[in-house]
Amino acid sequence: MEQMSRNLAFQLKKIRQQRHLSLDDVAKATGVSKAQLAQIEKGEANPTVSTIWKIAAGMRTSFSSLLQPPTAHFMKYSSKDAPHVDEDEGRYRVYSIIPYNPERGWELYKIEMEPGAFSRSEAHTEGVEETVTVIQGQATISAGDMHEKLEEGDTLVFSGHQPHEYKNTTEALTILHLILQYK
Amino acid sequence: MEQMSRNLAFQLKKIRQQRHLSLDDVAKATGVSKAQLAQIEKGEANPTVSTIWKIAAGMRTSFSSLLQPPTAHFMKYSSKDAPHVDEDEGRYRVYSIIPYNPERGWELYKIEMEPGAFSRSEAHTEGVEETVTVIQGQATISAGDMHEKLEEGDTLVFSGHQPHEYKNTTEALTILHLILQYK
DNA sequence: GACATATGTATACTTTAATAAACATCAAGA
DNA sequence: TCTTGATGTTTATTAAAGTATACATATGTC
Repeated sequence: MEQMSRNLAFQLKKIRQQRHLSLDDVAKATGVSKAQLAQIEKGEANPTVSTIWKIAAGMRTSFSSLLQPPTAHFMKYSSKDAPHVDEDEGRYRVYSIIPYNPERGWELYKIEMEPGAFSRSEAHTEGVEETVTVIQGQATISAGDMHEKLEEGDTLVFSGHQPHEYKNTTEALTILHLILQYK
Repeated sequence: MEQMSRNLAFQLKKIRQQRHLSLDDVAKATGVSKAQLAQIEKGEANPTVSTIWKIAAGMRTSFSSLLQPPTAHFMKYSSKDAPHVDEDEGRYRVYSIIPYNPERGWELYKIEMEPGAFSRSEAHTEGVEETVTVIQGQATISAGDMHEKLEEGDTLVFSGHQPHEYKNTTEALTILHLILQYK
């Protein structure tokens, strides 16, 4: 969540500096206390919608532009501390590489399947799209009444609003990358 | 501000009902308490960004889509209780018809000018556009070194980042509509 | 009809967002 | 050098967001 506070911090500071305003000026224009504004600009606050609203109104800017992320990113996710879940008695392992983020709209998993490992998923909510890439080994994937056997380097895209299965029919470890895209 | 709470209320309820989830389900998926969710759906809450973030993440939707307004509006602003400010010893009166709203990005004023009334504005911040329409009477408007005499029904558009003047050079009351557009 | 389960509502409590006022810092200007 | 004023920071207090629990109301099911 602190992502959003950072955005707000960045955007507010930017506006304030562009217009050569002091914290007192902004406080007077928005009705938000100076102390709170300082906290917000430092990204150390968790403001309510009404506070953000007051800032947007006072600064004559839009609500959403205040929450816009700054242009550049440079963010590392280490697979070391990626949380994971096991299925099929530990032979099917799912690692969360990039967790879901409301700004991004998708999440990335790494899946390890021991020989013969198997996993079945019920239909997700409407509008979910799965993109599977075989990093290593081979996998057989079914969705609804469609089936496909994928080899290393293959990618399959299908909508997740139907029951689907992942299976490793080979004798070696298979590794997949799975992107779940929402809405 | 309650505009925003209404949006959130509407969108959350919509998502929850579309997916056939109970408040308990959403509470478990998002980590936000059931009581708070109920309040939010009724539009009686003023949540923090972290709460909205948790809802967005748990529901696998975007932050902004949760704050999107529903399609239809039907809202009356009465000119009776419009606040107003006087200039030029009360001969130049500004009525706020539609106050600024961060979702909309502009505001609407009605201006009444007695004969000979006059008003000068300093340059606003970059990116402000003024649209003046003469409802009744005549007005002379200057912006920077440009001048224009407007009659009933005329409209003038100019950027407000330069000093500008409004003047009623006639012997009758002049009424203007002024739209201030930001950014 | 009585029991069980699920769902939304109301209440008491804890945590924290937001305010107001005092404080520190610094740059003119006399 | 000593004010004075402007700006951002810290601190104490208040107001309210958020939680957890208990309560009310349905909707089956035996």
